[in-house]
Amino acid sequence: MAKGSATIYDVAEVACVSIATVSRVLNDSANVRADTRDRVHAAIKQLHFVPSTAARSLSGGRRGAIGLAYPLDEERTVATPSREDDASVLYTDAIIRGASWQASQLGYSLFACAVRIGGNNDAHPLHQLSSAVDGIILTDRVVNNVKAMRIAKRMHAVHLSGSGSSRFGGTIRVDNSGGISALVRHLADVHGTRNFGFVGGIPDSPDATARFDAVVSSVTDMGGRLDPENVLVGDFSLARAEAAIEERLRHDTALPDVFVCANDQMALGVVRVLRDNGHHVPDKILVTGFDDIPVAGQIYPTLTTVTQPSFELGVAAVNMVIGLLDGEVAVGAIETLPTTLVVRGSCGCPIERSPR
Amino acid sequence: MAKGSATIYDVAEVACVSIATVSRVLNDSANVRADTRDRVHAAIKQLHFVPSTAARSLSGGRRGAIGLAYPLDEERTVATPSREDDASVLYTDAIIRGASWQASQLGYSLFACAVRIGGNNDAHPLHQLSSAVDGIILTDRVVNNVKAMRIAKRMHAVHLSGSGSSRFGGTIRVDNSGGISALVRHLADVHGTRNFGFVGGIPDSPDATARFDAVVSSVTDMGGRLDPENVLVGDFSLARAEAAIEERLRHDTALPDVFVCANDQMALGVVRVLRDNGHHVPDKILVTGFDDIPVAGQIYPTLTTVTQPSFELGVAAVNMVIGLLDGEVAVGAIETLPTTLVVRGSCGCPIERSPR
DNA sequence: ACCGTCTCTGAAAGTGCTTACAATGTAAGT
DNA sequence: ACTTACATTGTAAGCACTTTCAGAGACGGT
Repeated sequence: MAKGSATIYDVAEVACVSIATVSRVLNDSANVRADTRDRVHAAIKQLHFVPSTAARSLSGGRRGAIGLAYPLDEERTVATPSREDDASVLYTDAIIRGASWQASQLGYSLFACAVRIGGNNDAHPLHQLSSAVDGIILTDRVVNNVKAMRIAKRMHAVHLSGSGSSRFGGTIRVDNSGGISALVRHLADVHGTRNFGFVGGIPDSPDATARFDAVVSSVTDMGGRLDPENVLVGDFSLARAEAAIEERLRHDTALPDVFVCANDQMALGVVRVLRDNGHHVPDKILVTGFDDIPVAGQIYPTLTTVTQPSFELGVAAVNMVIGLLDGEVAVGAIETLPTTLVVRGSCGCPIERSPR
Repeated sequence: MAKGSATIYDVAEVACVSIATVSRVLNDSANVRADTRDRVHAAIKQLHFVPSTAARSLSGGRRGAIGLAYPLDEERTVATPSREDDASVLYTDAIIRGASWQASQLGYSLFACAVRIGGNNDAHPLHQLSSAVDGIILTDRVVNNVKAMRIAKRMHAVHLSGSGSSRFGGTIRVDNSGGISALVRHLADVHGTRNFGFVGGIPDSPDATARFDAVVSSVTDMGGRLDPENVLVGDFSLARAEAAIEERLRHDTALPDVFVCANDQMALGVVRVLRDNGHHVPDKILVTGFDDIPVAGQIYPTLTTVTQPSFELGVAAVNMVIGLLDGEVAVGAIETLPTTLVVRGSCGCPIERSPR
């Protein structure tokens, strides 16, 4: 805390009780006589006493706060909705909002902290954060950080991650697989697609791998093809996806019926490059995205994609951390949030309403 | 912290020194022999030792973290860029990004915490936050919170606020006045405007009052009129602004030449209502906004407005808190960040490029 | 060889809180 | 009146660090 704020001793003195009793009142433990409690409360109010979180947490009590670590963008990135690349920023912000909101509902505070993840630096902020809170939420890419794992092992943590699970805490994930399989089924059933292509995301992102795996199994299940030459490697960025598809076009082997992309930004790039090369979407080839970023419904063709419940992800994560804390949720728990298929123009479905 | 992590005692034992020496190494104080330091560092690495922030802060050391409190939206608000009302959300997020980024650059962690502000609740999160950090940044509306002020009095704090200043810490503000006066001057010089109107924001927002004051003085300075009947009361929301302008239109007194609005959302509402009632913007009457939200350049008519450097606001705030901490910035310091006039169509200037 | 001066290191006293354990007071049972 | 059980309160020992103060070597000067 800071300068000369009142301590538990001051309160005890004013209320004419011992510090132990003040502490009991603070943690509203039972077994404090009503009038004593009142006296203590009066003293607390009079002195504007606020218990020191530091001291409280040192002595093993709860801090009443939970942390949320998300990756820090190295560049000075701000969510400018007009820029497609900002989608992930918006996504993270939405999770934070959800978590803050739910934490507040439950009487907890939520500290959101950006963590620089690449490389071997000491993950300093993660330590800071973890020692200031009762439990911690790690978003997708933070999960793969070694230091993060060490911390997760030591305290209640929930991972927001597309795949895998934690033996040390809980995991919340979105149903990447369900979304993808609904998408693949739609393509197959409605548009008769058999020959699939895929544009993947950063390999170290659990979401990226989960989506790839889902495409593989969905396509296999329905007896379709996913030829290796049509599996492109992206990094979730528009630019990288454009490069990948351009590279692919250089080989004049037949293109697949559809390119399923691991996110919307990449889908935008793929659509653009395909069209520039005479492959009109959706007339000649189909393209789908994932995430349903704001512009997805505003471009031509409108993008068929899958929505994630980002706000709810934050809410669920907070619920799980607190559940873990209270022992009501078992370690290793996994919760999957549903995704929703959003059918629009880029898969060949008729476009209902033109973008404004 | 958590379960059985290593303590300073463990390190001391492994390194065969006293805990005092370990502490010295940790805070890289001078006067530790090189080989001793190395031994301690080795032990630290070996044990994966991380000093407990709680203990460290209890005993008066720095926590290496700074806090940022922003208002919690009561509703489940997420920044959906398509919704104009989300602008303030985006704005806050941009500040947080800036602050996180700068904190990281300077080796600090930034904890962002949403605080429910209305009413008499105990501002619990603010206490949590303040005792977990070395200094704190309070955004606009949080500043007016009584509890927030109490905390600000007790620790290094910087206020992000349009007006006023803190006797207890630093203040960073954007140049509302400069932006407004550039705007008024433009209207007067280029468009010959003399008769002004104004649509204000929430009275308890320092930014809102600063903008109003600026309009009053700018208009007075250039010898224009600002009749009381043309000063409307809004609350920064589109809906409220529409109601206010509708109410105004019921009186059939002559409208002003322009309605300067305290933010963009309100300007959008005002434009809409005016047009629906046959007052075409900018042919019959002009309208201007403030903030330059994303859609401002995408609607018809494109909105003339003023940009705030939100990311830089976060950066500056962090710099100031740390300056305060290091004693390099004097208490009571004020820094003003520039705003920029963005001239577009709604003030009657020719629209260069049509919205996409 | 002796003294003064540094440099390095350790012992110990906080820092504000929680909690196990002990002590007191109170009410009920005999 | 005297236990006995129980509700309430106090005492004191941590919790993991920082920091002051003092002691112990080391080293050059005489």
